[in-house]
Amino acid sequence: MSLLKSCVKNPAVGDSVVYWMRMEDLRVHDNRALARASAQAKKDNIPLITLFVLSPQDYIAHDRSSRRIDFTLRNLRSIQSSLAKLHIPLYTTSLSPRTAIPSYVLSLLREWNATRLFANTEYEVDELRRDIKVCELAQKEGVVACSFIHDKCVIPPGDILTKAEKGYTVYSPFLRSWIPHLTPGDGKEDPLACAPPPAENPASVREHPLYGKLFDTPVPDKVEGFAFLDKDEEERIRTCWPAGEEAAQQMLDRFLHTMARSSQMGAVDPLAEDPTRNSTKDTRVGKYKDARDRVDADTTSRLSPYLAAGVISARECIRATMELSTNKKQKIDASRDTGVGRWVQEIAWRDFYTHIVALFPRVSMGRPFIEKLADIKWESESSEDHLQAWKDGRTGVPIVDAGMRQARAMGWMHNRVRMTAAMYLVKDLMIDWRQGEKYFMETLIDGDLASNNGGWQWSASTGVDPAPYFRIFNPYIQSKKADPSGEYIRYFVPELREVLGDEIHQPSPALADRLGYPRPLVDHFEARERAIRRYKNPGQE
DNA sequence: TCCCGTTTAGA
DNA sequence: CTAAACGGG
Repeated sequence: MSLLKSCVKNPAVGDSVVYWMRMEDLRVHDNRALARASAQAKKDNIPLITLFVLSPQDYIAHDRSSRRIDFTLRNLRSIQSSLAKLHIPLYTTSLSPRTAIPSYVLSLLREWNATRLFANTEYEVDELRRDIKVCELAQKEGVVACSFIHDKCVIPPGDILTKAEKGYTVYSPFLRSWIPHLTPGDGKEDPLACAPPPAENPASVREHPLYGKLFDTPVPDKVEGFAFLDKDEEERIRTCWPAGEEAAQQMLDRFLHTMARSSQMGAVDPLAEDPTRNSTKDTRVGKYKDARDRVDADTTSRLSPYLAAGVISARECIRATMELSTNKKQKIDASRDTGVGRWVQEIAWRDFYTHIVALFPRVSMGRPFIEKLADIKWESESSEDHLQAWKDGRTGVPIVDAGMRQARAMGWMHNRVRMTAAMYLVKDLMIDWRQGEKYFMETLIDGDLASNNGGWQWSASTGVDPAPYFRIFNPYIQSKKADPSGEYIRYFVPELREVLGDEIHQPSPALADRLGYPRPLVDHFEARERAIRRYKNPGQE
């Protein structure tokens, strides 16, 4: 798979090498394009310059959340200071319209007299088009060589194909093929190898007439149109999700080496705890197999925001996991149904969905993977009200409402609740899954096109390897399994704080009325029948 | 990465 | 009586 090729061979050595950082690779450690750019700069004995171009128009077009934009800026600040220690400037600027970006980047390269550009590939359609344009322009000028490098996935799109050389569209054979790729073949490079850290620029670059002033450009405080609602929201989100590679490493460490707290309380400050180290299998990852579906305890990795923004690499996650096996005889087996196995398989899901977007781009252009399901009849009557109620967490189904309120409060949801809330929107309320996909992107801090689209198309039964249309979640059963203590619901739905016991999962209308909690928008069993009927005959009532 | 009604096995 | 097993959606 090489949509993007190096466009100019062996350009003359210029005065600098440029690494162009994007929203999905916000790190210094284990960053392939950065490492390659640095190696080239070292070889040519010229300085390395790094660049980030904010693109508000893209953020609007892609439904980026203010949380994600703020997270990007905070991480950029952290990166700027890490790079400054190596005398490497990070020049951050903002540009619209987005169509102007390719020529603008070329003009910067000209200004900096750079003849080589390195970047990690983004697989979304608009981003690929942008990069192709950059290549075309570079080719026309004939002085700049562009290198776009696979870095997002553990195993790059195109490397995992069926015998017929097609992309896998079912997860389990994909996984079977993915796992062996983790171990290096004979004489081959280790796919999990850590990219070398960038080398220092000579300190003199700070005095350079062109590059010196780049150190003085601060990362902007905000992007127009992506402000937090208020100070309170800003502080809450920033406490939940501290920026920087160190925070990401700590989050991984917390998951692999520390014990889970049994309570949801304090969950909005994940790093605040005393990390109780444990040498046994009582770690979060060790208990992941059984505990992962519990939402009333802090049992998951919570790495999704860091992975989505590339603050930590997926490779690093796998590497650190493999190192858990102290005796080399007992290697980590990623295919096992164990805590560690399931965790590695979650990273494989991330690769899977990214490969799908790269190989079948139409899924991300508003099309269902299963085309005949494009004709499903969605509710139009009262759907505006229902959609708003779903977003606000007042559907009258406690587990769904708790999840939706968690999304608003933290910019993050437990995956089990994502599936439950998504399935409820699509199958119970019968609202177009693209509406839900959009809202998740607008609200969550970990919004990633591939994973989000993959998850929604799974719930809507329209995707690759989807939930069969008749396998509709019963939200009340999901609630009892995921939140047996009821603590999660009580935490995020204060109206129900006094309700103890199983009634919290499905309060009677009388109790709901008394507590000022909404009654269910629809009857689950009727809605279920309706969904099955419509899915059976797409295009009909 | 299921739900549900029904049947069947076993205490 | 309860839990597992089963088949259809």
